[in-house]
Amino acid sequence: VLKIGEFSSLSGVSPKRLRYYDAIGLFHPAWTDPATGYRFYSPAQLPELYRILALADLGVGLAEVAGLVAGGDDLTMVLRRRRRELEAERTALERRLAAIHVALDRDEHGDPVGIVTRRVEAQPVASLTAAVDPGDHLEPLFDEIEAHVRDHDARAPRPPALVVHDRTGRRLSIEIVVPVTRPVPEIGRITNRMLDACAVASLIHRGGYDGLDRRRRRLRTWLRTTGLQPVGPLRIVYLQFSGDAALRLPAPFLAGSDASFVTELQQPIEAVP
Amino acid sequence: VLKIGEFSSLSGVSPKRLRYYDAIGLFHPAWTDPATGYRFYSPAQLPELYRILALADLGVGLAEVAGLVAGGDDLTMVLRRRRRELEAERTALERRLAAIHVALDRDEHGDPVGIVTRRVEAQPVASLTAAVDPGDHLEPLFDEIEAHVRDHDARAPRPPALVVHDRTGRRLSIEIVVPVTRPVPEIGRITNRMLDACAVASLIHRGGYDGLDRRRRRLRTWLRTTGLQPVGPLRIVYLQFSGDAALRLPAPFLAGSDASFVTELQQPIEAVP
DNA sequence: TTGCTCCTCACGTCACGTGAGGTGGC
DNA sequence: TTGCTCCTCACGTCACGTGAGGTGGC
Repeated sequence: VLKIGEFSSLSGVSPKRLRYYDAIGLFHPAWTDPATGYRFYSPAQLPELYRILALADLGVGLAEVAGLVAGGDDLTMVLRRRRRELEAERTALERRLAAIHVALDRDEHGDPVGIVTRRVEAQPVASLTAAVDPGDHLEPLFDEIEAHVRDHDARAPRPPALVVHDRTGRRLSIEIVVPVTRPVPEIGRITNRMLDACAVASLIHRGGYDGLDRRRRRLRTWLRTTGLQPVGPLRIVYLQFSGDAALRLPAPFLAGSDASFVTELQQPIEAVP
Repeated sequence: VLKIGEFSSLSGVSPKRLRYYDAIGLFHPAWTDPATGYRFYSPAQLPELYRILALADLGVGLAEVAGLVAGGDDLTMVLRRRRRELEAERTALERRLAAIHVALDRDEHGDPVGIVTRRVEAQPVASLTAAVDPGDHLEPLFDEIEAHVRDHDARAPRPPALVVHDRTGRRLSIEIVVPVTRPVPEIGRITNRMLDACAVASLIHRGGYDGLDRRRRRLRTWLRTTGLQPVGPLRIVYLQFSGDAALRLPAPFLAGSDASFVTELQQPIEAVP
């Protein structure tokens, strides 16, 4: 007995929304004039409408709301699920706020934003493990394993990486990993293994390697602020680097000078995305 | 020098997403083969891509990200705005969680969900103010003002309401408001006024008036839990009620028996939506 | 008759994901 | 040659809001 406009201002729901709810079968007028198509509503329908609105306000999807008002679904279960979803959203939201906090802080120091979480895939690699002193040159180790992989024609066109294992006393246990298309013979310190898939927080560094330590500290700060837990050794991925031409390294990853080096720090974390 | 699939697994960004970023002009391949349409990327592009991803992860819109990477916009300002938006989202999210908490609690008591926040419009009314004792019958007061409005042919087809003003000692200061199309002569306790537009928390009650007190308490609990502040006197709106036919009340709001009465409790609150 | 309200399409939103149907490169 | 990858449309998502163009009722 009320036209759509009257019922709209009575209920605070726009006519468009009322028509939409009618169209999807969620909430129909008390009567529709078949001649004109005019919709007529009664104030007695308000309890039903408000129940729908209350659920929609909680962010329950309209399809689910329909299931509830039809009486088939269990309200308690739907609300519990919705609560879990909202709690997950809250966690993500807090993380974003923390990340913005760090970014604003860094931004004022002139540093650009650039830390990202993502998944990395598993990949087969040849691996060379060694204990080194801080400051040691790692180039001979890279050359050793790259030459071995080259000699067995197994180089996969992916970037090499350094995995920083534990620190034993003053010495560092490190591992150089080189992507391969198939296993290579295991001789000396060289073995084959699978580099696991995992979620990582990733920061990209451009330029020479002297800046890397600062970036590592930055990544640690970021993890602490966003509350993400590290779960494995840091991986340093060489995306643009230089090496002896005789090693026949995959061309896409070679750069001319220090200034154009690109290095990615990947800190494995508990799964996020 | 990397095909889209290789660059995709290197960066963790899906090929679809890379093509999309290319299409909207946000991030282009280093080179596109005009003959085949194949896209080719370089690892040297990763810093740029990660900057984009980091901003997108914060929920910054891609149009805005484009403005930032182009260098035109100010990162600090964008991040500050984004923080404000996220803080608003957090407030809304906490409110929803609180509302779910109440709903689950009530649900287990067998009560359905149904509290909603919305805006109500301003409307001209005739108003009758009186001080009453709790338990007094208000019907004579309704009849008095409805008869006056009827006599001056000014009744608007909207529901009447009771505004519950302060409690002075044991007595209640109440106001009966009747929607009008134009002012009526002011005699005795009857005046004309505008009922203000405001945001309200609204609960709908179905059935006789004995259940109303419980609903009022429920509404108060809900407000406390969700952290919304009341800012004015409660309005009790009579959506389905009964009255003497001689009053010529607007038909859509009349109901037969107590069981089909519908009453809305509107508690004005600080603006939300 | 003039406004005002109502009606039904059709399109846009946001950042992609999901096929469909077809081609290029080893 | 066979797979595998790449390509370009076209459509779906979610809950409506925003017009466009036209009609009904006082």
